[in-house]
Amino acid sequence: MAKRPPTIPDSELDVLKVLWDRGQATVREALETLRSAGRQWSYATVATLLDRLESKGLVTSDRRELAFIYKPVISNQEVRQKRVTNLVDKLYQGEPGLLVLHLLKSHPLDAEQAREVRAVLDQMVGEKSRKKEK
Amino acid sequence: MAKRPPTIPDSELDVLKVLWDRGQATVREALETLRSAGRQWSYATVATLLDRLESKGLVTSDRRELAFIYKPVISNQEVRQKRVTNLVDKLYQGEPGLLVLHLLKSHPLDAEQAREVRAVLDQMVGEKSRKKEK
DNA sequence: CCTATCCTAAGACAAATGTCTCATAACGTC
DNA sequence: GACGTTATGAGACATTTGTCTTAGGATAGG
Repeated sequence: MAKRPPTIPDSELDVLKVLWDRGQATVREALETLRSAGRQWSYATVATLLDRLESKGLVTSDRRELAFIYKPVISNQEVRQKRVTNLVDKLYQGEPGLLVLHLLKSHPLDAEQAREVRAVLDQMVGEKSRKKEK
Repeated sequence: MAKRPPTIPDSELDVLKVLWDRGQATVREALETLRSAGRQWSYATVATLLDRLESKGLVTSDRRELAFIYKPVISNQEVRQKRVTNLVDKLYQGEPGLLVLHLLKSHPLDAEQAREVRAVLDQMVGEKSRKKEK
């Protein structure tokens, strides 16, 4: 029985996001933030989630005075990376292009972002045609 | 206690994909397909997954002769849509542009796809500046 | 009719997820 | 030094996910 690799469930992700936003937080601080963001959790729930994140090695805790202070170990970027890759693999036959196309069609960008995207595209093609002249 | 809305776990998604690919399948057919795709499941596992998909209303079954024939009710498109929206909301502040940018940087497209993307972009901007002249 | 097959039904069972309750330790204040 | 506040620890408990076992019905050949 292969043990399942650790995942980040939605609830834990919400907590993790708080840590990303503030850099670090105690259980109570995280709770406050989550409360004002609409999450109706009890103190214990947040504590449990932080605990689980820690056992997965995604955050560290450091006891300062009264309470534990939690900090993220994994970055927003890393999580994004994993999720996106997973999505592309599972639903877009590993073809990131399909996802990009889909995104553009179903979630239109504003002009500013369109410009940025174009810029990145240009650069990409440029590199390719210049065959890494460096 | 608000009952959680039904989700589609990974294992069920794999089965659903088989239905999308072949249009329909019996348990055994799905099993075969999954086997050749590397999944080492028992017959019962596949049966359970199809059963769960059915109770979630995502597939229907229709008894023909010997076995049940399962067909997808939800489309690939719908699932993609949900997943993408969720991803954008959860990890990209609801900004699809951020995800597009990220995708282009981390998963480069080939020239062909780059062209397509550019076309879609052009059309998007075009519509905007022309103010739906139609 | 008997047996080998294939099918479904029913449910088992461990791990993960979503949430919480309660006991208990430490702190600050009168 | 007893009291209320806040923190942690331990674990409860229902649901979902991942996967399988086993019993029993229908079917196909001999």
